[in-house]
Amino acid sequence: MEYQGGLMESTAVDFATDVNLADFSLGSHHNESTAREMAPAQSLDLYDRLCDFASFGNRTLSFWESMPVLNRLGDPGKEELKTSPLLDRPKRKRMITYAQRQAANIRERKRMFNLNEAFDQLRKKVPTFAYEKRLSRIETLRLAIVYISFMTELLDSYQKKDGCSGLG
DNA sequence: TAGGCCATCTGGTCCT
DNA sequence: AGGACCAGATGGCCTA
Repeated sequence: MEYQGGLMESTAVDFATDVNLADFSLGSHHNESTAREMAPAQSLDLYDRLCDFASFGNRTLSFWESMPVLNRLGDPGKEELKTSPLLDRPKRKRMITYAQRQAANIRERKRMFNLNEAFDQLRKKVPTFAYEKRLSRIETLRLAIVYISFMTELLDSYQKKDGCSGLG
């Protein structure tokens, strides 16, 4: 569990701090030039990175190999798992009936349905782009990360500029 | 046709 | 014991 948590945390940090995504153009309800005018200078770098959404998928193999988080999942990591005390424990063999397996399948389908509903809600919250096809799940997550970073930085810069201490 | 994305099934693990 | 969660495997669909 501790290992898993660390992995997720560092992966999120990598996504949030080193995002360079694929080409896209802003959609109809997000006018690019207007958004640029609205964005303070400090935000333009992040804005450009948002507008650069896509070369993320074009990372070279050496880039991925350079990521320490992923390297931990390589062969040495597997060896660690193989020899971990956790896996040395005798495996519990759970006998399961056909009906139970079917019920589990239905629950899993429902779980994935809920997950996809959440993805759909997230798709509606992030800016839409002139894609012919809808965002995939991974694209949605990556774009949401960049979008949140952009909006956070935008808010910070406005607060600094106006000298206000907060909204509340 | 290869590669990406997704749905589904499945077995293992964790948690209540 | 059983549900939730997760990851691997597999097959279908779509696009370049």
